[in-house]
Amino acid sequence: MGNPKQKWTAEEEEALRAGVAKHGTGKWKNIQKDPEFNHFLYSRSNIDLKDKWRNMSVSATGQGPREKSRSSKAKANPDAPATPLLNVQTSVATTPVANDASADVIMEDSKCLLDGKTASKYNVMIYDALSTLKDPNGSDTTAIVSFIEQRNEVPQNFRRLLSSRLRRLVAQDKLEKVQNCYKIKKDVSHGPKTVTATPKPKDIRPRQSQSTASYLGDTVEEAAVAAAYKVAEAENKSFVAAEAVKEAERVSKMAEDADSYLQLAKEIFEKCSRGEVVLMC
DNA sequence: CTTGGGGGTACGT
DNA sequence: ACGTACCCCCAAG
Repeated sequence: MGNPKQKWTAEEEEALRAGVAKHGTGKWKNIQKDPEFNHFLYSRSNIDLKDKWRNMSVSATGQGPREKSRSSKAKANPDAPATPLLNVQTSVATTPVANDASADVIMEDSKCLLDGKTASKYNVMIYDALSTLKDPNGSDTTAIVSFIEQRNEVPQNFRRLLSSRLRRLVAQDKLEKVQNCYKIKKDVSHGPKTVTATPKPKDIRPRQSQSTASYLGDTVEEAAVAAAYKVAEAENKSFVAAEAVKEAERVSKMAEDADSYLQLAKEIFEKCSRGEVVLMC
């Protein structure tokens, strides 16, 4: 209880970032032991590294966190955090409305599987609240809390729990935050410049493909549009599925299909980036 | 033993 | 009062 609370310095952050680039995410012990980084990280445990990376990922993913005081080193794009690996896929399978835990299964497929208990339960409540309130400007925390309180039994500190969870959902691209209001993100921007999907479940270095898509051919455009259309279609269907929450498994399958299309589009995109000719049937 | 996720608390605005 | 950053605890691999 009596912890001075040691703020992370820019050097430490840089060392951590470099360490992740070298060893990959998850190898916190290796990074901490590495003589090069140990110089900066000797006072941090591997757990600290993990926690810090989590925070950095959240800040990086949530585009436009209201933070300005958090060190001036705010790089334009500190790479895709490895935890939410699939968040790059133009918010593919973002389910627009309430549909229980399956929403998590869809989004967290790769390796960040939740316990499926507490967290998903809260997620369900949140989705339920947002989809019911249907506020075009989004609902603020208070509104969400009151809504959930009316329909569920919540602990005393629920507001804080909810706050954390909302932040996490925003970071995972599931929710959108405007001002202090949250709303379900269903805006499928099929802009070709965000097509940076990471195929491997565990990659060593986060790739940083810039928006090289500016000079893309029509083929890729079409592929992207087709994929986006498929995604939109899947979304629409998940809306219907939401009315019968029990049938969430179907939604999951459709999301997989949409993901396949995204993968296809990505392959084509990469081929085009290398100058190869891609024929479309 | 290491990692990942949940949760608590101090801090800043 | 609210949101954020740091830290601790516990479960799973």
